Amino acid sequence: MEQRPDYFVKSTEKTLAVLLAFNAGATELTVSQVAAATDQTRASARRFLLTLADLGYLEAQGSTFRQTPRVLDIGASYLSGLTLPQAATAHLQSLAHELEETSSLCVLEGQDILYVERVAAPRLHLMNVSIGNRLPAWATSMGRVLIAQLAEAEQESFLERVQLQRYTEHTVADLDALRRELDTVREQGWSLVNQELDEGLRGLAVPVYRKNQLLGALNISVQAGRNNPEAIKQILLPKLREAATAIADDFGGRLA
Amino acid sequence: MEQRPDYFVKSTEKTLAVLLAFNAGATELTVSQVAAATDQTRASARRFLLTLADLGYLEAQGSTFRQTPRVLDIGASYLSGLTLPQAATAHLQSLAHELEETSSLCVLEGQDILYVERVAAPRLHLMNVSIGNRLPAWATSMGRVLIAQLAEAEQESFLERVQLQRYTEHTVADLDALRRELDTVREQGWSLVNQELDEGLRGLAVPVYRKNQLLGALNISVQAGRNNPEAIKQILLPKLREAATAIADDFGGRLA
DNA sequence: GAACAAGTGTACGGAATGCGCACACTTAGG
DNA sequence: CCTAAGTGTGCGCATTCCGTACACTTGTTC
Repeated sequence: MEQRPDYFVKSTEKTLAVLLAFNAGATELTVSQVAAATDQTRASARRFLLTLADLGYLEAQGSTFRQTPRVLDIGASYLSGLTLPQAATAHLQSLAHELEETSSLCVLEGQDILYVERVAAPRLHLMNVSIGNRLPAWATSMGRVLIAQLAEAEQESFLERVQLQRYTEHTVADLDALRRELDTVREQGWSLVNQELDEGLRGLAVPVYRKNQLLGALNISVQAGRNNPEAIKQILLPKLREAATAIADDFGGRLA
Repeated sequence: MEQRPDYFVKSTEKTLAVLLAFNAGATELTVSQVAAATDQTRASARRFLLTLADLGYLEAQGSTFRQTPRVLDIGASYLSGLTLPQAATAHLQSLAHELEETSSLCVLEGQDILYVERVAAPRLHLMNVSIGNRLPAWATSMGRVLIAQLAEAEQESFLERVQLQRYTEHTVADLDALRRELDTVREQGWSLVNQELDEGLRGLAVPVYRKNQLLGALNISVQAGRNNPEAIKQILLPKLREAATAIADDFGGRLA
């Protein structure tokens, strides 16, 4: 039996569980669905749902609940504080505009990469991710950059828990091959992932460093049809590195 | 004494209050600061902070706490569900790229407009707002469009509570003048706000309608130096209206 | 249309959870 | 050295939240 510290407020955990229940697919949920998803009794789930509705984070629509825009308030300060995404926005914009490709900034959160800022190129994009979304780190260029920079013990612990999966025929879904790839990434300081998560999409990523601290990873995502890997390295990599340095400098400056 | 319904879970309210405390300026807060901001005892605030840290939404840094990227999870489903921002993204991109100006989508939340999607033009922008941010509705083009479309009783209730304030010398900080302006906005179906919130910035907004339902407001923000009001109306307004219709259609289609 | 299943809202007694006082300790400043 | 303002921790008690139980609505099956 897992033991919680004695300061632990269980209602907090349940509150968050209820809010997160809306992340799994459906945007509208009934009391029973939430109860099942969060492993509570119906009566309990109902209390939290009604409370959150009273507070304005959910709205009741007949017998279903949905999130209101107010839920964005909760994360707003992370995005608009003097933090990383703020420092990165302008540089992502330049990249996206100059290269006409989508550019993103991610951090590592558990086994996933988490998008904290993203500027999309004005063409239809295959992957429709937005800020706050997650993707499995091991299968993405940004993820590999971030994992490769972890301390050995942490990287090992990551790899022990990783759930490999074959998304496309290009996916490197073998643990040993992934280890070798990570070694390469660490040595060369960048990662190119070729259609491993989504057919037709290549991603190039570099780490964003400030002094010795790893802040996140910067990425450009291009359609496979239009660019061959060699051209990507030649043209995009220098731009990406330049932007990464600029972001780190901006971020550092804001701390002062 | 305000009376809560008997289903009300107080810990939920406190949990959210603690998370929102980080929205007010500082990104790092101590136990005492949070206690003061949320009107709790220190012991209580500490319980919630430690619990949220255990759950991974905050991280302790010495004796201060800060938000982790994980807080973005809470609102992620609102942004990436089959909802309005999703439908709008592609259209905002086209607008921003074609016109080389920043384009945004907002909804009304209480007295504020809340940014739910935004595509920035690749030039430095005066206002650095990001998704989830709020601005006072009455002083913005999007806000005025949204207020103008409210039912009479709601609009009246809004205006009763509004706190006017002079931001620049152009600000219309007079209630009667604002009322007249809202009437004009409702009749003409768009709003042009000229440097009322920020010197040097003009905003043009139109409502996004789906059948008879008001979904939000769409905006283009331009630098005052580069565009005169007449040119904005002639060139930008048609594009904006077109995009608004397209977004509404897209949004409707997704509901089916 | 009776019988049933699966959803909904509501009530209430009692356990246990979270409350906040109180104390001990650290740091900084006069 | 003493105060002031912060920090962490323990603990008894009141409150809060739990979950069972029941009544009701809805839609399906036979």
